[in-house]
Amino acid sequence: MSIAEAPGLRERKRIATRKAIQHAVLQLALDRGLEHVTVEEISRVADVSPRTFFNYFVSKEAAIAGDAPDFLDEVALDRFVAGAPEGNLIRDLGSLMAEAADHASEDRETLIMRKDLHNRYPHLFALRMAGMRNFEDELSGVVGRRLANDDPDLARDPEALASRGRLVTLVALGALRHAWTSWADADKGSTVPLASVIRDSFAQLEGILVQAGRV
Amino acid sequence: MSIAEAPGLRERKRIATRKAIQHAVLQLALDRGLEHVTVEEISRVADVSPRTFFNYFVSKEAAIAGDAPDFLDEVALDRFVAGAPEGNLIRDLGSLMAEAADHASEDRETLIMRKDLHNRYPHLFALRMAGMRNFEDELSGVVGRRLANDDPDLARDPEALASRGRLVTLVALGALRHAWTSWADADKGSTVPLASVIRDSFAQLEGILVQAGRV
DNA sequence: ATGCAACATTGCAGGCTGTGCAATAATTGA
DNA sequence: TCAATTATTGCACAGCCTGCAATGTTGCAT
Repeated sequence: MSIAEAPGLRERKRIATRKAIQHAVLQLALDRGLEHVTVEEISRVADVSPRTFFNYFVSKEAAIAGDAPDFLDEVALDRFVAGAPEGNLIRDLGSLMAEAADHASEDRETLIMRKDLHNRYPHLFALRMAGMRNFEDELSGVVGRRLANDDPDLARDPEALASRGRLVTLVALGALRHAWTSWADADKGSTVPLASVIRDSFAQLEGILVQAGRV
Repeated sequence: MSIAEAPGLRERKRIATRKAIQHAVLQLALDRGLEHVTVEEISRVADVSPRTFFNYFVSKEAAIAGDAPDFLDEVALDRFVAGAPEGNLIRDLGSLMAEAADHASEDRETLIMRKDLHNRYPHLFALRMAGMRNFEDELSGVVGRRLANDDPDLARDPEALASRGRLVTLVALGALRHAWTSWADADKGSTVPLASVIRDSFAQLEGILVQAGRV
């Protein structure tokens, strides 16, 4: 990951094509409904051949769903593993996710179109979550490292460590989903950034036990 | 929901056909890999026409993924809402899920075949999660009721209540996923029931949240 | 039992999806 | 400028999935 080299013409074109396709499919799906849009039309609008469409995306829905988040740079991860910024696992995870959301460099227009479509076609949302398996696995590892750092006892049992890392990760993704839908359900005019909604969801998660059951 | 009437011939046949299709697709997919199985073959093995296959399932993968869990009867839900069995939100949720898993009346053979396929084709697992939207919404409502019961203050703000209900639900589904994969990853010979793995995951989750809330 | 209404199954036609392959075109780096 | 690499495209084709109309089956009231 680290620093992005200045990409050559080839790479720039690739990115442009990718964006053109995504933009086309979002536009068309919003206009006339996902089920009435064919790959042929999308390709026409995006100015590529239908065959090329499939070189970029395996399906219509994949083009809409959006790419899985790029992972953060090592520095941010190392900070998290070491117990920053607050020393509280859940809140720190929230911060990490919020940062990741900020780094997703997509223009606001695209984001909003996707948001609408996710509202209209819930299965797209599910698809996106499904596409995060990689992210999920990487995150599990990172969380595991953090847990080992927090609790040397746990570090001595690699299996328990992995299992717990995975549990924390899956739970965190639940909170992330909550944030996503909260953000998506907000009024159209709302300008609250996704990152802060994420932080909020994680903060609430932390408080769940306090209010609900004093055991 | 309540008590199941004795189903008539029509209904019994329907169920039989459904099972036949599911069994056929599982068998074939295990044998030669999901991508080398066609609907035509499945139908031949299940002894229905290809058209009938699509009357039962919208796709090959849907037939494999398995149905969303039926919801529990009102009695069990009311008990949960009232604060049973332990008065601890997370653990009680775990019990609820464990019960639901027990009630899923599928023969062990089917369960194991699915387990293997979920291991081999992770996107099937994702598909299953995606198919749980209904369950998700219902559960959110139930959790909301429980929360209102636990915390009258919260009950006075319906929006906050709904949001929190959804958060708890999504997080719980994360724990459920954890349980599922733990169970699926276990040795083939293992006979630990899914229900107890579920309870275990939720207990761990509680530990995590408690720790987070302490700081 | 009979007949009718409701529902299930099937075949068929047809559009759309998604992939392998081989030809062509564009970009890169020496 | 030239050769290697990589991207785009057209074509052919298997398979997915749906609508529709015909044909069986089951349920139910008489």
